[in-house]
Amino acid sequence: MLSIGKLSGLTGVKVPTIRYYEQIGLLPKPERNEGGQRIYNHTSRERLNFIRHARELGFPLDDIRELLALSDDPDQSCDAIDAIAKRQLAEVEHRLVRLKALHKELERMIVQCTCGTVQTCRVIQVLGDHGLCAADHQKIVSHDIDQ
Amino acid sequence: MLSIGKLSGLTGVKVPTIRYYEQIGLLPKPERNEGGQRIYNHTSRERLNFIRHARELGFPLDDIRELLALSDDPDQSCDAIDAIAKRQLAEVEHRLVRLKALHKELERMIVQCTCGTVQTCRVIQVLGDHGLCAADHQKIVSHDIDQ
DNA sequence: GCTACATCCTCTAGTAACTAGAGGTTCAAG
DNA sequence: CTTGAACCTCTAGTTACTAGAGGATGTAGC
Repeated sequence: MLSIGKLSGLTGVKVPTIRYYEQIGLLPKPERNEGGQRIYNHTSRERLNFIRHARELGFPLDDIRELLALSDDPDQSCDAIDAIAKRQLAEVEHRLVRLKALHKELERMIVQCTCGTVQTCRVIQVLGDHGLCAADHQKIVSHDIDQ
Repeated sequence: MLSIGKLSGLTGVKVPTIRYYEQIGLLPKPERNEGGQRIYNHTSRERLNFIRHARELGFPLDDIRELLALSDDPDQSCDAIDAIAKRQLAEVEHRLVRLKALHKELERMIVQCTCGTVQTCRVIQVLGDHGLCAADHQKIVSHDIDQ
């Protein structure tokens, strides 16, 4: 029998986030006490831990929703689960490649700057003229690198 | 003298995005023709190219706004510019570290799955019990890894 | 029993950087 | 002069939360 604050402390998920997960249907609506405050049990705690861990591994909430649904049916094949995990792995690998290219380019740009005036600043020059770049981030789109 | 569509084609920035940049004050309000449609010049094009390239390198719009302001003052020292670029580099490096840890953990989890039923699925087990993880992503918070 | 004060409640709005769509106007080619 | 592409404004949606207002409830000490 846990208050939302206790559950938060035990799982490391913030109180408003727990309420948010409930709101979007990721966590079932819990019991309430006479005063109308939420009370949780061990099952809620496990489910929330699962969600948190999956978030830590970068799974989007929609995938987590699906993973939770699949995990409720223990006799099914886990192919679908595997597919989601592999998709996430591919996504992470994709981001890694882009981020490495970015890193290289940023570093190159910064190293070349001799820190004089804005007029001769290599950073500004490179940002203004893509031709000064190494070619390897030509096709990066913002979606790949945000956050 | 470019229409918004032409400018979009030349810079690779989508039409609604150009309007959005204008709306948030990143691009100055352009001239209009008699019909009320935007017309751009070479300066707009350079500025938009700069923005695009900075976005490709992962700079947030607020930083780009600052970079643009700084680049308008060619005789100033470029220390401030350098600081922004280095901050961005640090950010990218930080994300790289997290993403690598994530990648390792995801891969480990997937490899261990023997693809039987949900009941024995390693993916579900690991997600449900953080103790089954290698320790190296313990303190990742979602902010580090989103997108 | 009473008083603080922490914790809880709901609701709305804000974040980043766009994207999508509705509903209407203007431009350019044939 | 028509037709269809391109343009216009405005609103709302995306992801995964976070912040804050304004008020109710729970709990510890006296």
